[in-house]
Amino acid sequence: MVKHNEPDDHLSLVFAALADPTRRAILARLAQGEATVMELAGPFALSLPAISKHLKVLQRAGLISQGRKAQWRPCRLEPAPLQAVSAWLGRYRQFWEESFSRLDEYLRELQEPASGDERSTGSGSETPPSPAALRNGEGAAPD
Amino acid sequence: MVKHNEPDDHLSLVFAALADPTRRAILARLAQGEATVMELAGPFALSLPAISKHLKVLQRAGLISQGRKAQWRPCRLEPAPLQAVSAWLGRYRQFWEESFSRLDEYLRELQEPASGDERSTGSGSETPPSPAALRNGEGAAPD
DNA sequence: GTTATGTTTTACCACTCGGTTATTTATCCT
DNA sequence: AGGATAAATAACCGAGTGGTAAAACATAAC
Repeated sequence: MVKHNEPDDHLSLVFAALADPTRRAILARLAQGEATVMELAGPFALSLPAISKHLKVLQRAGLISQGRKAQWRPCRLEPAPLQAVSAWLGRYRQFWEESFSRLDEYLRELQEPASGDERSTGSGSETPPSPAALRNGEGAAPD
Repeated sequence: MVKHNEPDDHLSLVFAALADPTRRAILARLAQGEATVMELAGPFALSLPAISKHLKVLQRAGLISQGRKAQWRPCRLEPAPLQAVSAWLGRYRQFWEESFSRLDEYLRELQEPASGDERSTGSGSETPPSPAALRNGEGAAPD
Protein backbone atom coordinates (compact mmCIF):
# COMPACT_ATOMS: atom_id res chain seq x y z
CA MET A 1 0.00 0.00 0.00
CA VAL A 2 1.58 3.26 -1.13
CA LYS A 3 0.57 6.46 0.59
CA HIS A 4 -0.61 9.11 -1.82
CA ASN A 5 -2.79 11.91 -0.58
CA GLU A 6 -4.72 11.83 2.65
CA PRO A 7 -8.23 10.84 1.44
CA ASP A 8 -6.97 7.91 -0.59
CA ASP A 9 -4.62 6.92 2.18
CA HIS A 10 -7.45 6.76 4.71
CA LEU A 11 -9.71 4.79 2.41
CA SER A 12 -6.83 2.41 1.81
CA LEU A 13 -6.40 1.97 5.56
CA VAL A 14 -10.09 1.14 5.89
CA PHE A 15 -10.13 -1.38 3.06
CA ALA A 16 -6.92 -2.96 4.32
CA ALA A 17 -8.43 -3.27 7.78
CA LEU A 18 -11.51 -4.95 6.33
CA ALA A 19 -9.39 -7.37 4.30
CA ASP A 20 -8.95 -9.70 7.27
CA PRO A 21 -11.77 -12.06 8.32
CA THR A 22 -10.84 -11.84 12.00
CA ARG A 23 -11.15 -8.08 11.91
CA ARG A 24 -14.49 -8.26 10.14
CA ALA A 25 -15.70 -10.64 12.82
CA ILE A 26 -14.52 -8.21 15.48
CA LEU A 27 -16.55 -5.45 13.83
CA ALA A 28 -19.57 -7.73 13.70
CA ARG A 29 -19.29 -8.32 17.42
CA LEU A 30 -18.91 -4.60 18.14
CA ALA A 31 -21.96 -3.91 16.03
CA GLN A 32 -23.88 -5.60 18.83
CA GLY A 33 -22.35 -3.34 21.42
CA GLU A 34 -19.19 -2.36 23.19
CA ALA A 35 -16.86 -5.15 24.21
CA THR A 36 -13.60 -5.69 26.04
CA VAL A 37 -10.46 -6.99 24.43
CA MET A 38 -10.87 -10.39 26.06
CA GLU A 39 -14.49 -10.59 24.95
CA LEU A 40 -13.38 -9.91 21.41
CA ALA A 41 -10.61 -12.47 21.68
CA GLY A 42 -12.96 -15.12 23.02
CA PRO A 43 -14.11 -16.74 19.77
CA PHE A 44 -10.69 -16.86 18.18
CA ALA A 45 -7.89 -19.32 18.79
CA LEU A 46 -5.50 -16.37 18.81
CA SER A 47 -3.18 -14.95 21.38
CA LEU A 48 -4.05 -11.70 23.09
CA PRO A 49 -1.17 -9.84 21.40
CA ALA A 50 -2.59 -10.93 18.05
CA ILE A 51 -5.96 -9.47 18.99
CA SER A 52 -4.23 -6.34 20.21
CA LYS A 53 -2.56 -5.96 16.81
CA HIS A 54 -5.84 -6.37 14.98
CA LEU A 55 -7.43 -3.75 17.19
CA LYS A 56 -4.59 -1.36 16.47
CA VAL A 57 -5.20 -1.78 12.74
CA LEU A 58 -8.92 -1.15 13.21
CA GLN A 59 -8.18 1.87 15.37
CA ARG A 60 -5.74 3.33 12.89
CA ALA A 61 -8.42 3.02 10.23
CA GLY A 62 -10.86 4.77 12.52
CA LEU A 63 -13.22 1.80 12.49
CA ILE A 64 -13.15 1.45 16.27
CA SER A 65 -12.42 3.58 19.26
CA GLN A 66 -11.12 2.41 22.58
CA GLY A 67 -12.14 3.74 25.92
CA ARG A 68 -10.21 3.38 29.12
CA LYS A 69 -11.67 2.28 32.42
CA ALA A 70 -9.14 0.98 34.93
CA GLN A 71 -7.33 -1.89 33.29
CA TRP A 72 -10.13 -2.27 30.75
CA ARG A 73 -10.00 -1.00 27.20
CA PRO A 74 -13.58 -1.24 25.98
CA CYS A 75 -13.91 -1.05 22.20
CA ARG A 76 -16.73 0.45 20.25
CA LEU A 77 -17.59 0.53 16.57
CA GLU A 78 -17.11 3.79 14.71
CA PRO A 79 -19.27 3.72 11.60
CA ALA A 80 -17.93 6.77 9.78
CA PRO A 81 -15.29 4.89 7.76
CA LEU A 82 -17.90 2.34 6.71
CA GLN A 83 -20.04 5.22 5.55
CA ALA A 84 -17.07 6.47 3.55
CA VAL A 85 -16.79 3.05 1.93
CA SER A 86 -20.49 3.13 1.11
CA ALA A 87 -20.07 6.56 -0.42
CA TRP A 88 -17.15 5.35 -2.49
CA LEU A 89 -19.24 2.40 -3.63
CA GLY A 90 -21.91 4.83 -4.73
CA ARG A 91 -20.15 5.54 -7.99
CA TYR A 92 -20.48 1.88 -8.94
CA ARG A 93 -24.00 1.30 -7.69
CA GLN A 94 -25.42 1.87 -11.16
CA PHE A 95 -23.59 -1.21 -12.37
CA TRP A 96 -25.65 -3.62 -10.36
CA GLU A 97 -28.87 -1.64 -10.01
CA GLU A 98 -29.17 -1.30 -13.78
CA SER A 99 -28.32 -4.86 -14.52
CA PHE A 100 -29.29 -4.58 -18.17
CA SER A 101 -26.53 -2.16 -19.12
CA ARG A 102 -23.99 -4.90 -19.72
CA LEU A 103 -26.50 -6.93 -21.75
CA ASP A 104 -27.22 -3.88 -23.93
CA GLU A 105 -23.57 -3.42 -24.69
CA TYR A 106 -23.16 -7.07 -25.46
CA LEU A 107 -26.04 -7.06 -27.91
CA ARG A 108 -24.74 -3.94 -29.61
CA GLU A 109 -21.37 -5.56 -29.92
CA LEU A 110 -22.91 -8.54 -31.68
CA GLN A 111 -24.62 -6.31 -34.25
CA GLU A 112 -21.69 -3.96 -34.91
CA PRO A 113 -18.48 -5.65 -36.00
CA ALA A 114 -15.30 -4.33 -34.39
CA SER A 115 -14.12 -1.28 -36.33
CA GLY A 116 -12.51 2.05 -35.69
CA ASP A 117 -15.87 3.80 -36.06
CA GLU A 118 -16.88 2.61 -32.63
CA ARG A 119 -14.66 5.28 -31.18
CA SER A 120 -17.15 7.91 -32.29
CA THR A 121 -19.96 6.58 -30.14
CA GLY A 122 -18.52 8.19 -27.06
CA SER A 123 -19.58 5.22 -24.99
CA GLY A 124 -16.03 4.14 -24.29
CA SER A 125 -13.97 1.97 -26.53
CA GLU A 126 -15.25 -1.56 -26.80
CA THR A 127 -12.30 -2.51 -28.92
CA PRO A 128 -8.76 -1.56 -28.16
CA PRO A 129 -7.58 1.40 -30.24
CA SER A 130 -5.52 0.58 -33.26
CA PRO A 131 -1.75 0.82 -32.96
CA ALA A 132 -1.79 3.75 -35.32
CA ALA A 133 -4.19 5.66 -33.12
CA LEU A 134 -2.01 5.03 -30.11
CA ARG A 135 1.07 6.10 -31.95
CA ASN A 136 -0.61 9.35 -32.82
CA GLY A 137 -1.30 10.02 -29.19
CA GLU A 138 -5.04 9.66 -29.56
CA GLY A 139 -5.33 7.04 -26.86
CA ALA A 140 -7.90 7.99 -24.26
CA ALA A 141 -6.19 9.09 -21.08
CA PRO A 142 -7.72 7.19 -18.13
CA ASP A 143 -8.86 9.26 -15.21
CA MET B 1 -4.54 -12.28 5.31
CA VAL B 2 -5.32 -15.78 6.50
CA LYS B 3 -7.57 -17.97 4.41
CA HIS B 4 -10.51 -19.31 6.35
CA ASN B 5 -13.59 -20.44 4.50
CA GLU B 6 -14.40 -19.54 0.94
CA PRO B 7 -16.91 -16.68 1.39
CA ASP B 8 -14.70 -14.84 3.83
CA ASP B 9 -11.69 -15.55 1.72
CA HIS B 10 -13.29 -13.99 -1.34
CA LEU B 11 -14.47 -10.94 0.53
CA SER B 12 -10.98 -10.59 1.93
CA LEU B 13 -9.56 -10.71 -1.58
CA VAL B 14 -11.94 -7.96 -2.66
CA PHE B 15 -11.16 -5.68 0.27
CA ALA B 16 -7.45 -6.31 -0.15
CA ALA B 17 -7.69 -5.43 -3.82
CA LEU B 18 -9.49 -2.19 -2.98
CA ALA B 19 -6.89 -1.29 -0.36
CA ASP B 20 -4.56 0.18 -2.97
CA PRO B 21 -5.21 3.63 -4.46
CA THR B 22 -3.78 2.68 -7.84
CA ARG B 23 -6.18 -0.22 -8.10
CA ARG B 24 -9.12 1.95 -7.11
CA ALA B 25 -8.11 4.40 -9.81
CA ILE B 26 -7.97 1.55 -12.29
CA LEU B 27 -11.51 0.57 -11.35
CA ALA B 28 -12.64 4.16 -11.73
CA ARG B 29 -11.23 4.24 -15.24
CA LEU B 30 -12.88 0.92 -16.14
CA ALA B 31 -16.18 2.24 -14.83
CA GLN B 32 -16.09 4.52 -17.84
CA GLY B 33 -15.57 1.62 -20.20
CA GLU B 34 -13.24 -1.11 -21.27
CA ALA B 35 -9.58 -0.23 -21.54
CA THR B 36 -6.28 -1.80 -22.54
CA VAL B 37 -3.44 -2.43 -20.15
CA MET B 38 -1.44 0.46 -21.58
CA GLU B 39 -4.40 2.79 -21.34
CA LEU B 40 -4.75 1.87 -17.69
CA ALA B 41 -1.03 2.35 -17.14
CA GLY B 42 -1.07 5.76 -18.77
CA PRO B 43 -1.77 8.00 -15.79
CA PHE B 44 0.60 6.27 -13.40
CA ALA B 45 4.33 6.66 -13.15
CA LEU B 46 4.56 2.88 -12.85
CA SER B 47 6.18 0.20 -14.93
CA LEU B 48 4.05 -2.11 -17.01
CA PRO B 49 4.87 -5.12 -14.85
CA ALA B 50 3.59 -3.21 -11.82
CA ILE B 51 0.33 -2.55 -13.63
CA SER B 52 0.21 -6.19 -14.67
CA LYS B 53 0.50 -7.20 -11.03
CA HIS B 54 -2.27 -4.85 -9.99
CA LEU B 55 -4.50 -6.26 -12.70
CA LYS B 56 -3.79 -9.79 -11.52
CA VAL B 57 -4.88 -8.83 -8.02
CA LEU B 58 -8.07 -7.27 -9.35
CA GLN B 59 -8.71 -10.30 -11.51
CA ARG B 60 -8.20 -12.73 -8.68
CA ALA B 61 -10.71 -10.75 -6.66
CA GLY B 62 -13.13 -10.94 -9.56
CA LEU B 63 -13.30 -7.18 -9.84
CA ILE B 64 -12.19 -7.19 -13.47
CA SER B 65 -12.16 -9.56 -16.35
CA GLN B 66 -9.71 -9.60 -19.21
CA GLY B 67 -10.52 -10.32 -22.80
CA ARG B 68 -8.08 -11.33 -25.47
CA LYS B 69 -7.87 -9.82 -28.93
CA ALA B 70 -4.57 -10.35 -30.70
CA GLN B 71 -1.85 -8.92 -28.49
CA TRP B 72 -4.42 -6.86 -26.61
CA ARG B 73 -5.83 -7.75 -23.22
CA PRO B 74 -8.81 -5.44 -22.82
CA CYS B 75 -10.04 -5.15 -19.22
CA ARG B 76 -13.56 -4.62 -18.07
CA LEU B 77 -15.11 -3.93 -14.70
CA GLU B 78 -17.01 -6.74 -13.01
CA PRO B 79 -19.38 -5.23 -10.44
CA ALA B 80 -20.46 -8.36 -8.61
CA PRO B 81 -17.75 -8.19 -5.92
CA LEU B 82 -18.60 -4.54 -5.29
CA GLN B 83 -22.19 -5.59 -4.82
CA ALA B 84 -21.00 -8.16 -2.32
CA VAL B 85 -19.19 -5.40 -0.43
CA SER B 86 -22.34 -3.31 -0.46
CA ALA B 87 -24.29 -6.26 0.87
CA TRP B 88 -21.75 -6.78 3.62
CA LEU B 89 -21.99 -3.09 4.48
CA GLY B 90 -25.72 -3.50 4.78
CA ARG B 91 -25.46 -4.85 8.29
CA TYR B 92 -23.85 -1.58 9.39
CA ARG B 93 -26.03 0.79 7.41
CA GLN B 94 -28.28 1.37 10.42
CA PHE B 95 -25.35 2.94 12.23
CA TRP B 96 -25.20 5.95 9.98
CA GLU B 97 -28.76 6.04 8.75
CA GLU B 98 -30.13 6.14 12.30
CA SER B 99 -27.64 8.61 13.58
CA PHE B 100 -29.47 9.12 16.86
CA SER B 101 -28.85 5.59 18.13
CA ARG B 102 -25.46 6.44 19.57
CA LEU B 103 -26.84 9.61 21.17
CA ASP B 104 -29.59 7.59 22.83
CA GLU B 105 -27.10 5.20 24.34
CA TYR B 106 -24.93 8.05 25.49
CA LEU B 107 -27.81 9.80 27.24
CA ARG B 108 -28.89 6.53 28.89
CA GLU B 109 -25.38 6.06 30.11
CA LEU B 110 -25.39 9.48 31.71
CA GLN B 111 -28.59 8.72 33.62
CA GLU B 112 -27.69 5.19 34.75
CA PRO B 113 -24.43 4.87 36.63
CA ALA B 114 -22.23 1.93 35.65
CA SER B 115 -23.49 -1.16 37.49
CA GLY B 116 -23.88 -4.87 36.87
CA ASP B 117 -27.62 -4.38 36.31
CA GLU B 118 -26.93 -3.00 32.85
CA ARG B 119 -26.28 -6.54 31.75
CA SER B 120 -30.00 -7.28 31.96
CA THR B 121 -30.99 -4.72 29.36
CA GLY B 122 -29.84 -6.93 26.51
CA SER B 123 -28.51 -3.94 24.67
CA GLY B 124 -24.93 -5.05 24.97
CA SER B 125 -22.60 -4.22 27.79
CA GLU B 126 -21.78 -0.55 28.04
CA THR B 127 -19.40 -1.22 30.86
CA PRO B 128 -16.93 -4.04 30.93
CA PRO B 129 -18.16 -6.93 33.03
CA SER B 130 -16.76 -7.14 36.50
CA PRO B 131 -13.89 -9.49 37.14
CA ALA B 132 -16.14 -11.65 39.25
CA ALA B 133 -18.62 -12.06 36.42
CA LEU B 134 -15.86 -13.06 34.06
CA ARG B 135 -14.46 -15.50 36.53
CA ASN B 136 -17.86 -17.15 36.76
CA GLY B 137 -17.93 -17.67 33.03
CA GLU B 138 -20.74 -15.21 32.53
CA GLY B 139 -18.84 -13.14 30.04
CA ALA B 140 -20.77 -12.64 26.83
CA ALA B 141 -19.30 -14.75 24.09
CA PRO B 142 -18.74 -12.52 21.03
CA ASP B 143 -20.19 -13.73 17.80
C1' DG C 1 3.87 -4.74 49.43
C1' DT C 2 2.27 -8.88 47.02
C1' DT C 3 -0.73 -11.16 43.98
C1' DA C 4 -4.12 -11.22 40.28
C1' DT C 5 -6.30 -9.60 36.05
C1' DG C 6 -6.40 -6.99 31.67
C1' DT C 7 -3.84 -5.13 28.07
C1' DT C 8 0.06 -3.53 25.40
C1' DT C 9 4.73 -3.76 23.81
C1' DT C 10 8.88 -6.16 22.31
C1' DA C 11 11.37 -9.34 19.62
C1' DC C 12 11.13 -12.81 16.43
C1' DC C 13 9.38 -15.55 12.41
C1' DA C 14 7.62 -16.76 7.73
C1' DC C 15 5.14 -14.86 4.42
C1' DT C 16 2.98 -11.26 1.42
C1' DC C 17 3.00 -6.94 -0.99
C1' DG C 18 4.13 -3.21 -4.27
C1' DG C 19 7.71 -1.80 -6.70
C1' DT C 20 11.89 -2.49 -10.01
C1' DT C 21 14.79 -4.44 -14.25
C1' DA C 22 15.38 -8.08 -17.45
C1' DT C 23 13.40 -11.49 -20.09
C1' DT C 24 9.91 -14.08 -22.34
C1' DT C 25 5.52 -14.81 -24.64
C1' DA C 26 1.91 -13.51 -27.92
C1' DT C 27 0.38 -11.36 -31.99
C1' DC C 28 0.67 -8.55 -36.16
C1' DC C 29 2.92 -6.69 -40.31
C1' DT C 30 6.27 -6.63 -44.06
C1' DA D 1 12.10 -14.67 -40.99
C1' DG D 2 12.70 -10.22 -38.89
C1' DG D 3 10.93 -6.27 -36.61
C1' DA D 4 7.43 -3.99 -33.88
C1' DT D 5 3.94 -3.66 -30.31
C1' DA D 6 1.35 -5.38 -26.25
C1' DA D 7 1.51 -7.88 -22.28
C1' DA D 8 3.03 -11.34 -18.94
C1' DT D 9 6.57 -13.64 -16.24
C1' DA D 10 10.87 -14.14 -13.54
C1' DA D 11 13.97 -12.58 -10.18
C1' DC D 12 15.00 -9.35 -6.91
C1' DC D 13 14.24 -5.78 -3.21
C1' DG D 14 12.62 -3.40 1.07
C1' DA D 15 8.54 -2.72 3.67
C1' DG D 16 4.57 -4.52 5.72
C1' DT D 17 1.58 -8.36 7.77
C1' DG D 18 -0.36 -11.83 10.93
C1' DG D 19 1.10 -14.83 14.05
C1' DT D 20 3.98 -16.38 18.39
C1' DA D 21 6.26 -16.21 23.35
C1' DA D 22 8.16 -13.26 26.65
C1' DA D 23 8.23 -9.09 28.93
C1' DA D 24 6.34 -4.85 30.39
C1' DC D 25 2.72 -1.75 31.76
C1' DA D 26 -1.81 -0.55 34.08
C1' DT D 27 -5.09 -1.27 37.56
C1' DA D 28 -7.50 -3.72 41.44
C1' DA D 29 -7.77 -6.48 45.68
C1' DC D 30 -5.95 -8.08 49.95
